[in-house]
Amino acid sequence: MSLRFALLGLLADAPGSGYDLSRRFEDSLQQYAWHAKHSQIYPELTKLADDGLAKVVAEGARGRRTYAITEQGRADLLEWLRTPPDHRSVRSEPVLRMFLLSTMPTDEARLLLKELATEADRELIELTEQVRLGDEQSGGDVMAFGRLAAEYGMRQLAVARDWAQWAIANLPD
Amino acid sequence: MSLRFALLGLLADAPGSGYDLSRRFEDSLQQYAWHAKHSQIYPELTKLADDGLAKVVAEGARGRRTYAITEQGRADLLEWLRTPPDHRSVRSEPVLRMFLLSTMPTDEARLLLKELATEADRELIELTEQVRLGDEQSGGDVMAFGRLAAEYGMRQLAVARDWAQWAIANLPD
DNA sequence: TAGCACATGTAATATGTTACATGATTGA
DNA sequence: TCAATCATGTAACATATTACATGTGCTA
Repeated sequence: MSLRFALLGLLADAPGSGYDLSRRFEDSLQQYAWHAKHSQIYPELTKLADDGLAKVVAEGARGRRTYAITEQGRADLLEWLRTPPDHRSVRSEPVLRMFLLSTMPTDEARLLLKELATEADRELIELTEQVRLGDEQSGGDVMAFGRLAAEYGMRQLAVARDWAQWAIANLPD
Repeated sequence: MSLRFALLGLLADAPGSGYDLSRRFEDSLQQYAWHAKHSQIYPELTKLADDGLAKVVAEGARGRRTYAITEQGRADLLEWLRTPPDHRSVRSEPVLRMFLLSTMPTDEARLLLKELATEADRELIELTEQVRLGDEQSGGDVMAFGRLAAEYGMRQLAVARDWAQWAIANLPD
């Protein structure tokens, strides 16, 4: 069901076509929260419309159909957010790789950790700049879509970098 | 393929039956990295054995079969860890929910953020104690299975808590 | 006028979940 | 002897990926 609510969430922020949502998925949710290909997004939008949670509000060139969230869609999304999940559904290949680092020879683990630290730092710098630009536009509103998540992303990247450096420093010789 | 390598990783640490691995999955990988039910684990173990990456090393009461990783299994696992992933495969419902917080009324978001902060703090205390106990037993070896990941988990929990508190403090009135 | 980004879909396959199904051993 | 935990599996269904398939509009 998460894909459904991810899409409703994006539509709650602004209407968009399958193509738009596919792009917005990549730009916002992809890195830390959820991902989906267009081949999953298009059928799900059709279902959303069938269920009355979204509707086509415009048709444009090249068969483009812009969807908007309906009142019912907003209600369902809110309801879902209000209901505490009974389990923690997480699948993260990067974190799985971190876990399995201890099955590697120490030297190789150290190498991977170094790459990880460098990469996290690079991404942190990039995201920080993006956030700065966004804050300028929104006047620093933390309830702007994606702003809370971006803050979380920055803090996560800092953790990834610092953790990797800690690990390198504490590896046996 | 991640499930396969998650299982190989657990087996690289110690042999175990499907039942064992199911438990070890819950105890270690579940929270931050990966999860799988027994209905997925048993068939995958059979495939692992068919492919020569694991083998049955003991049979016990109640049809219990203990699997161990083979040389080929270790080689495949190492090979996988060495190959940098070309995409970031992450699916996290908790983070998705954080993302969608900005589609809620501020008051409700504030409430959820408070619960989140409290829960993260509670879990952090619990995990910290577990890590302390583990360190006592292992003599503080960071390459002990799960130790790097536990450190990452602690830091992540601290981030979740601090981020939620930051969000609460910066929410518009 | 060629190449790129836009734009949508389906089919085959792989992965993951829920429900069904069965039975043994252990400890209170 | 009863309940919990141990122990393994399959079937039906849901979700997600990869490959196939088609065509438009813009701009250099």
